[in-house]
Formats: sequence, structure tokens, C-alpha cells
Amino acid sequence: MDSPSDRFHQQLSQMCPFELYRSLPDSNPSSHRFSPGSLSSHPLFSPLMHPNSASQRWGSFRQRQGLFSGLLVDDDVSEEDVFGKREFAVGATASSQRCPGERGQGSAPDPGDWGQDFASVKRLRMDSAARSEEETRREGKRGRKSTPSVRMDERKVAEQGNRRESREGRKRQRQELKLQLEETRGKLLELQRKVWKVYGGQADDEKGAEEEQGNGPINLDEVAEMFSDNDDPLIGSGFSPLRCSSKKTNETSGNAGMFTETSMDLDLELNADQVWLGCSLVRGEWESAEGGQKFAQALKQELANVVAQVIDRVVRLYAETDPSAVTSTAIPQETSMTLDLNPDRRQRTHAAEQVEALPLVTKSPHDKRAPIAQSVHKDLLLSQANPSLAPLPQPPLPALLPPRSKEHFLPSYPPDNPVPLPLLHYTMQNLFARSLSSLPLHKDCLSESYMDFRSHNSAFPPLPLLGQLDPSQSDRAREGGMRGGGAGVVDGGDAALYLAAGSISLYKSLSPCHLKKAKLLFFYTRYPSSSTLKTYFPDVKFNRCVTSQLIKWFSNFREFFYIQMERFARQAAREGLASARERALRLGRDTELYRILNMHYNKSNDYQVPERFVEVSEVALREFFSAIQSGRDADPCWKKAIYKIICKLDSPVPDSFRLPGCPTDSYRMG
DNA sequence: TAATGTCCTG
DNA sequence: CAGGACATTA
Repeated sequence: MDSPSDRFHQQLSQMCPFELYRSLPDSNPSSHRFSPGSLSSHPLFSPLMHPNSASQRWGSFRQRQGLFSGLLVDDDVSEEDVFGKREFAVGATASSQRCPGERGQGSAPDPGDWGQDFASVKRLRMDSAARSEEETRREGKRGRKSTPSVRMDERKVAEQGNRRESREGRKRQRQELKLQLEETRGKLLELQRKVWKVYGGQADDEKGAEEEQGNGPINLDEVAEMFSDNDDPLIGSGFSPLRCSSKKTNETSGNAGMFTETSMDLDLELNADQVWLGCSLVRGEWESAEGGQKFAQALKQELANVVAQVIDRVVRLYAETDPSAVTSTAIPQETSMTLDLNPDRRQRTHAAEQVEALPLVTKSPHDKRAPIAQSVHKDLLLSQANPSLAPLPQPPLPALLPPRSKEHFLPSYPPDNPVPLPLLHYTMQNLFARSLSSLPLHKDCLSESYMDFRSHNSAFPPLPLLGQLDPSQSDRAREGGMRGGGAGVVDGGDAALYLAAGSISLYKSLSPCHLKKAKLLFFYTRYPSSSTLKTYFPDVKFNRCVTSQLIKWFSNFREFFYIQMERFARQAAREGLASARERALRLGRDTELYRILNMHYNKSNDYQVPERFVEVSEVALREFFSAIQSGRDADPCWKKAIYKIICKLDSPVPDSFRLPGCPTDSYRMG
């Protein structure tokens, strides 16, 4: 059984896109100890970018957990003593004031470049550690030298000489060490500057805006919150880095203090014009061999944090500015891989995920608030995101697998996209989810989230093509879990799996595009049989749940339809004049009722409402009217007769509906 | 008993 | 629009 850290390494070796990542979790076993925590913070790095935010508490967490072995320091050491804090602040002021404005691919630091920087930093770190060790050895020698067997005078002379020598030597070495340190700092700052280049001025703007409104971070925080695991005792005790990075950012004035008081944290704060890095080392401590190690670790840690922040930031920026860009940019995808550095967290939170779960996936990607025109993009994304797209012939649904299995499940993704890790998924999903913020997000679809990701990752066809794939292509796509026009559907067995996974919605497989199509279909058939549905949703793999969902949709459509009919019929009934009634009972295309119906079933108004539907609606309207007029509406079952009538008025559906995807209106399009 | 539909609620 | 309760039907 491999430990979380093992997995951590596995994953790193599998995916780290940057050389620097390879160098981070090195062979030092103690570094493993913080991997769970640090990893868990990785997807949430951005909050760390804010002063008094999670970084402190995160550091605090590590400290208290003894994650830095041997680095437990007294809590009452004041922050002022924390190594390097002030110096870094000063040192950074000048160098960090560069304008972070240029951002984007052109100016973005080359990963290789970073790798070099990291490599040299690491070298320096190792050097300093080695020196520290040597120094300690010398000191140890000195300490042991008082052997009784040595003659006094010899000893004195030698001792004096040695002392002087060793003192000077130590002095020199300290100075060298300090120089090395300065150099290291410089490298760090350089790195940080590059970081700033990457997310540029926007970080400043965002920060300002976020601090004013608290919106920016909240999004992330929400995301973090989604991940937060209430079952985790660490969280309860406030030690969880998750909790830290999620909640506290919003409570800067509140709880932050509670952490800063005791903080020996690894603080990393990036201010607009001042970058400084604080290490969790008390000044002087690092001068010992152990301190050297600690420093090395702290450094390593900080580097990891910085890079992770950048990654997180970049991914965010890309997604926020242009969600579609995510697919075409190497950075988000690759860096997202690096975000998935937290197997332990996944494992730890798995139980909770099943219940509380990640709202990473849209529950049912139906959006009735946003106009279709707007939501086209959403739909497309959702179709991508739709878990059901991935019937996944080979591996079982991740949801049913224990956490470890999930991880093993991952490598089975297409080799050209070996990134199918939940966190990537998490990142991407959330990015998408956020861009689809108007869509209801469900918490109980963890299982889908994995598959989901897969569709994002491996089957991200050009969005505009969705819905217009030719059938052959569609079939193939369906086999792969993806279809034109939106999502495929899980097969029957899968639905059961969903249920098995616990409190999972029965309906989860149809895409918004399918919904749209269903609404248009309603223009022709109010009571479609399941065979009709199968005919007109060829891209849907039907199972009981999907069928039920479709039936339910039509039930809802009818409900709305009848409610409107009754409402307008009653309205007409109230109007006294026969002529007025007559007018009210007409369903001209300029009437309110027509407008309402059109709005409901044809929101984007890109489909010509068939005349037949207008007629049927008029029939329904009159039926309701006459029933009301004659007082039949007193009978609790009075509507049934009307339903019966209406159900006979279904008309043939145009062949265009037989194609997968949303039907195009030849009338309008042509 | 499963499938289907309606009604009501959120 | 989904979910649930309930009724009806085959």
C-alpha cells in the first residue's frame, strides 16, 4: 500500500510539466510530510496571494502538524523574528516594482527558464545545507575537544589557535552562507517577478477589486469550500489548510489574527509593489546544520507555493478571460496537472465528497434564466462537461471506486491526455462552472466529475461544431461518451451506479441542448411516447432514467402550457364582451399568450413556431374557456377532458428532429 | 408492478 | 425544472 506521498511522487513523475516540479519534492523524506497539506492548498493557492490570508494559517498548519520535521518553533517568537521577512520585504521593494503589466504568452516566462532558476536555487540551497552541516561538525569537534588526556598547555595553544581559526572560518563561512542566501533570495525574487509577469497587473486590479467587494476571492473560496471536508477533524480544529484557504480569506479581520499571533508561518505575501517572502525560520536558526536543512525545506516549500500560485492564477485568468482558451492553451492544461498534487486530500475527503461532494459538475445543465443565445456557449461547455458523455467502456465509474481505485483509474485515460486527475478536473470544472455560474451546481455528482473531466480533456471538439455533427460522427462520439449537440447519456447500468453512489439525482444525463430540442419538439407533440423520444433523440442513450427525465420534461412543458391556457381562458372569461372574448381566444402571433409560449419553448426565438402548435393552443384555450364558462371547472377532474383532447392533437414531427443536436429551422435559416 | 401522468412544492 | 406523492392504466 503506497502512502499518499508515494502517490504524490508518482503523480509528479507522471505529470509534472515543468522541470522545476521535479526538483521540488526531492528525496528528503521529511518533505513528504507536508505534501498532504501543501498539496491540498495547491488548488487554492490564490488565496495565499492575499496578505493575512491562508498562507499564514497554512504555514501555521504545517507548523503545528510538525510538517517541517524539527522545525517546530516556539509559538511565542514574534513575527518580527521570522527569518527574512523584513529583509525580503526591503529587498523586494526595488526589484518587485516592475510593472507586471505585460502578460500573456509572449512575455510569460519560459518554463524552462523557471526550471533553470529553480535548479540554481536548489543548488544554492544544497550548498548552504552542506555548509551548515560542515560547520556544525566543526562546532561539534570543538565541543568534544576537552579530552582529559590532552596536555594542558598544548591544549591551550592549540585551542587558542583553533578557536581563532575556527572562529574566523565560521565567520567567513557565515558570510559566504549569507551571500548565498542573498543570492538565493535574489533568485526567489526573480521568480516572483516572473510570477508577477504572468498574472500581471490584473492581479493588482483583481486584488483591489476583491478587497473592495470581496468577490474575487470568494469565488475561489467557494471552490475551496466545496472541497472542504466537514468530516475532517483538522478542519474542525481550524488546522486544515483547506479551511484556512477557503474561509479565512473572507474573514481577514476576524480570524486572521488568531493565526498571525502564533505564526511562525511560511508567509508569502505579494503586495502590489512589494514582494516579500517570509520563511519559517528564526533568524540564526538556519545557521546550524539543521537550520540549513530547514531553510532548504522552507525554501523548497516556498518555491512550490509560488509556482503553484502562479499556476492557479494563470489558470484562473485564462478561464475567466476566455474559457474556451483553456482548451487551446497549453498552460492551463499542463499546469492543471500540477494542481493535482493532492492525492491525500482527495482521499481524505472522499467520503465527504460522496455526500457533500464537489459542485464541480453541473447537476443538470438546464438553464432557463439565461437566454439561449447566451447559453449556447454554456451548452457547449456543458455538453463537454456532461459526465454522461463518457460511458467509459473500460473502467468502471469512478464514483463507485474507492479513492485509491480512482487514482488508478486515472491512468487509463487516453495516453495523449494523461491529465485526467480530479484536480485538473476540479480546476477546469470550476472554471467552467464559474463561467456557467447561472447554472445550478450540484454537489452530488462526484462520479460525474471524473468522467466529466474526461470529456473536457479528451473530447473537446470545436464548440461551434456541436450539434451539427453528422450522424456517423455522432455515433462514434457517442461511443466515446460525447455527442454533437450536447451530452450523451449514461447507460442504464451507470444510472444505477449513480444511485449507488448515494443521493444522486436520477436525471443527469441530458444536456441543455437536449432540453432545447425537447421544447421545440413540444411544438409538435405534447405527449410523446418513449419510442417517439427515442426517435427524436438519437444521440441519447436511453435508459430508464433518461426516459423518465424526458418524460418529466414534457410533463413540465404540458404543465406550463395548461397553466397558461387556463390563465388566459379565465382572463377571457372575465371579459364581458363577446368580441373581446373572441379576440382573446385567438392566438395570433402578436398576442401575449403567444409571446409567453414562444418565450418558454423557443427562448432564443430561433425557431419558427409551427402553425399547428398555434392551432392546438387555440383549441386548448377554447376548451379551457368553455369549461370555465360552463362551470365544469368545479369538477376536480375537469381538466382531464381537455388533456384528452389535446393529447390527440399531436402532429408529425419534422425529420430534422431525427438528427442529433438541435434542429435548425430551415424556415429561418434558409 | 412498471410505466405514465398530474399535482404540488421548492 | 426536479422531486415526490399520488393516481391511473395496462
